[in-house]
Amino acid sequence: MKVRKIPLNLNCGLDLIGEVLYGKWKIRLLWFIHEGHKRPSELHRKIPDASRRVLNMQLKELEEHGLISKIIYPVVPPKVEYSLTDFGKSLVPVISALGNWGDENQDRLRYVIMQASESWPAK
Amino acid sequence: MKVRKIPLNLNCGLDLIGEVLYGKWKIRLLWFIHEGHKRPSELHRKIPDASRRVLNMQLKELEEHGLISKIIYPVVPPKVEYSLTDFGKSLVPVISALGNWGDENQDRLRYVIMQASESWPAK
DNA sequence: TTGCATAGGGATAAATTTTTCCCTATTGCA
DNA sequence: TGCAATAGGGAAAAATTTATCCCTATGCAA
Repeated sequence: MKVRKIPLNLNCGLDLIGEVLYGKWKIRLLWFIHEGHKRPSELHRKIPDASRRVLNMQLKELEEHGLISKIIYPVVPPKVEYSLTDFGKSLVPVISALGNWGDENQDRLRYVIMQASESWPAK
Repeated sequence: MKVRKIPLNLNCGLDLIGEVLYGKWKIRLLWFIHEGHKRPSELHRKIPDASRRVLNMQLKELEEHGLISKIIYPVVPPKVEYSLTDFGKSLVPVISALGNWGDENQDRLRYVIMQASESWPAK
């Protein structure tokens, strides 16, 4: 059972958005859903480095937080589609801002990230 | 020694920005430094829920990633001041966008976060 | 002399997140 | 029959992050 021993910080807007976006794959899930990749298997193919399990868990949290909605089609084999709620859509410009900054500074970011990880002694 | 067993994902802008901003207190550190709280002790007072230790570690990473710079004054008691580099300053509008969305949706966010945590069974 | 403020790091413990492995079920295809 | 695709969850291990505790050092004030 998931019980939090360290209380959440919910003081300001940054804390609050952190709470719903903090998760290794959440922002990318939102982005790919925004781009029209709706089915879990599609999302998994777009994000092959994540385990199926954690994608399911993060999708569930995004749904509980009202950012995405889920439609289950009663067919076999199962078919599920996610889409952004209006609330989730209101986040799209914010995610764009993040992604654009990352794209614009991509060379520099790659460099500093590599540089920093060299100081992690090997083995 | 910090050795990563799961490789980083550095495919797109979102991955890259995630790598430098992912850390429980990093965004808030950047924000408070941007607001002029420069000394480690001030930052710790602004973020009392974080341990001193982890603030130091995250400040160090922000510095290694070139987002902040550090000046050590050779005085006793020690004095250290952080400030945003130009690279870090270029992130300010992005962090604003995050914080503003959080502020604008603060009531709703508080509600959904509480709602979701109720489904974590007690005990 | 004791205590506080300053800054920071090592070692270890705890908490949290993510991965891995294995299971359910059904239809269609070779 | 055996395997793939579909969606998803339990249990446990592994990885990672964060917290806790204790230590260094100096000058100032009560």
